[in-house]
Amino acid sequence: MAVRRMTARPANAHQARLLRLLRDGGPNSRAELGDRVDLSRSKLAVEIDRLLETGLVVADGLAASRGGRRSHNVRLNSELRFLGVDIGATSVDVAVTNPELEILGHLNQPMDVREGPVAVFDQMLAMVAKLRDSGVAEGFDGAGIGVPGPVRFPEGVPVAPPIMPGWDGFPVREALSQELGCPVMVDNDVNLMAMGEMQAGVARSVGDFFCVKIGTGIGCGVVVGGEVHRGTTGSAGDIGHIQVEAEGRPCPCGNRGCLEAYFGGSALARDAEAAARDGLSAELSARLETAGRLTAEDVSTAAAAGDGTSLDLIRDGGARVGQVIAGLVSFFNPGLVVIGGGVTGLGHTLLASIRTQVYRQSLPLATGNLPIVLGELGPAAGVTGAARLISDHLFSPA
Amino acid sequence: MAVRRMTARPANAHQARLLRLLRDGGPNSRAELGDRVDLSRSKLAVEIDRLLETGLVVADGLAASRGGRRSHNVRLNSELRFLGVDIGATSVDVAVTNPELEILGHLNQPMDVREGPVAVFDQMLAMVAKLRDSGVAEGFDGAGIGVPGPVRFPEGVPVAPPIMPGWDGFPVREALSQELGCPVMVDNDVNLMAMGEMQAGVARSVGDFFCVKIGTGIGCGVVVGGEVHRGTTGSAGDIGHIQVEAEGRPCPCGNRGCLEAYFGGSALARDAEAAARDGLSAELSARLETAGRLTAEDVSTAAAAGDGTSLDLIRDGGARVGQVIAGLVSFFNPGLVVIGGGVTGLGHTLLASIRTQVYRQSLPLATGNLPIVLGELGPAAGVTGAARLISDHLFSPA
DNA sequence: TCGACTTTTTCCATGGACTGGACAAAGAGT
DNA sequence: ACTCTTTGTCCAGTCCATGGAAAAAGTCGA
Repeated sequence: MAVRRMTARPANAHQARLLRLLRDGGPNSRAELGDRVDLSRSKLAVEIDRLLETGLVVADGLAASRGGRRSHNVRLNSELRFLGVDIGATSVDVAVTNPELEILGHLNQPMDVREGPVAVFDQMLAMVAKLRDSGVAEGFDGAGIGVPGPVRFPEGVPVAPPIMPGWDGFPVREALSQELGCPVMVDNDVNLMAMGEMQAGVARSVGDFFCVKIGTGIGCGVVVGGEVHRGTTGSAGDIGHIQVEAEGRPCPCGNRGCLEAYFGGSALARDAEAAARDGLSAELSARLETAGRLTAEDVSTAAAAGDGTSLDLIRDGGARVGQVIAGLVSFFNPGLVVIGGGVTGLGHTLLASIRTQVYRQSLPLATGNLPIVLGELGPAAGVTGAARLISDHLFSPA
Repeated sequence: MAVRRMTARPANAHQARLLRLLRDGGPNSRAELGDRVDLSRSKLAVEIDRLLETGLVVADGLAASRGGRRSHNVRLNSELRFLGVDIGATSVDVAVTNPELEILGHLNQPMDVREGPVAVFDQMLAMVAKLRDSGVAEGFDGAGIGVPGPVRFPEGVPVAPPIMPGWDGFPVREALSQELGCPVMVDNDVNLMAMGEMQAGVARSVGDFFCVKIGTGIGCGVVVGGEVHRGTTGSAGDIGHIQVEAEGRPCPCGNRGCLEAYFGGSALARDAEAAARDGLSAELSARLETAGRLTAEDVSTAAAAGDGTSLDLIRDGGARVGQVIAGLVSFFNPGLVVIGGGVTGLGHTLLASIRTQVYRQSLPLATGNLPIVLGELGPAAGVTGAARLISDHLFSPA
């Protein structure tokens, strides 16, 4: 049986504000809401009644008394469903959330973006169908999707993506919206990770921060005043090709000495294989022997087992990343730096190395109170951010 | 005779909007204003009448007919005066502007910030008195002031300024406000330069850009969505101590390889003196002989005269700055980069060197349409920005 | 069980914000 | 003199929003 999807949108800024409060704060009484939005109780009641009429919000019984009349709680209609898709360089994540953006179902599959949008869409839609069949959703009120490259945000179209050439100009937003029959928003995967950590992770209630994602490549989500900064052409945060060594290693991008030539999933795997072949690490050599090739994960487990070469690789990489972050911290003076992405499995060795470098190189005033932490959402960050992206869009005045 | 200063402030957002429009667009008819603010003509008339009552706005005769009834122009009260002060490391600028932020009088004097706030204030107030005596103003409706270091913006107090130790915690805002009897806002000098170029220079109508100021040191004003980004502790834009060389030259800050160890007024003068002593340039040696020491200006004039060593110094420095800017461009993806400050006398040699480096190192998507230009306001940028700072403050809802 | 007190919600009169339309004023063009 | 255009003013009506009064629904102690 088909559920009627919500098509209503908040009619004004007050309603939008209320919807977001309900999303982020869970069920709430009218009185509590009144304290948070600057509105008289009368006006508040009117707006809530209107939201109830639209079906976006439903009554949620009576709260426990706090010494007086019990309050009538309201909450977002729990039938609302958002879809979050996170397309990485080598895998896809698909998740379904409730209106509070909590994940109800989550699938992850390996994939290669370079196979192009059509193949990837097929795979992704199959994953969506599987989630649907599992019963967590019958349809979607909105979907957010992240792709590993710059996006022309208003149109929802990838633009000149270096690692996914076939996607240039592919109308992701349009295509997915057609397929799902609901509103869709598209963004860079790194920006979505930042939004995810802001929604439900370490960056809650931080206005200015950035979020460095170290996966196959290296990117950075920039948040200013609670809003993602996308830049003039949508390429803000593209820090993977900042130069860290004057006449350094050649990089696929054509330059020399780029950060990504020294660290990130690709560089780490390549360096580990070289070390294994040079016989620097018995541990790595053995793994290379059996698997035929090495990945960042191999380095991670070897390091955890105490392999010195692997630890050195991580420390060196961390120092390179730290060097870049140190510069950005001086420039941007954030209140928090989040490190996330696939290689967070490298954990505290990496983090320590980054911290050392940043605290040594940046100005005391900028680092004095600057936490540098790992993201706490892991693979859920991207899809959570995707859900937040579309819900922010839908929960804004029509 | 004392003029009664304006104490009125806009009562609501509409009035604030109108005041800013009048400031930036000059005299205007009601009809034109109506097209730019989204208000009915009735409501507009009411708000303008109220502004007329406050005295902030005055009638300005009739405009020429455009085929119908002539419009009644209004403009800001031309008796309004703003004071802009720009305290640099080695000089002070003081200027008076009309309500449209055009400079009516401007003084510049050499000075050493390290003499401390009391001495500098004395000198500055004497300059203000001189301007007053010259008849451009009898009093001020507001003042903006820039200092060469980080500022705790809400309080208007310098915080941990490296090059002006005696100023730490000195209540600049409070003190100047007391002295002048008008509202005062304080900011970093680099931020003010950015605001100046945004108000009346190359950055008009650009939302996201940054403004690199190369004076004694090197700093950077960061503008996001038309607003200056000051960072969590007010130190955003402090790029002078970003590392450009791994185990590079020692820097007074304690680290090695900082940008300021390679370029900026101080470094350039030092390098020029070394070159002169080593006999690399007859031109510079001669100047050193006569003056006893060299400044960035000497290098500038020598370069203009074709001195190869000086040109090399500028080119090398530009490459260093360009290297840092390239990284920041990748990170921030601005729509414009402005180069300003004392050493802009180095002109197009410097600019060309910076451009080469940035266009080579940053991603094509970020640089594809990125102008890198010299500021067009020169020494007026800082004081114009200071005037804009206070007028933005005064022209916002009470 | 009965007041006294709290807290929440609803109701209502009032005032202000804002709009759109009618109308007047002032000019251009014919 | 007439029409057309542009601008400014007036006004009635609508919607927004507030603050206070009153009602509803509860706790708690006597």
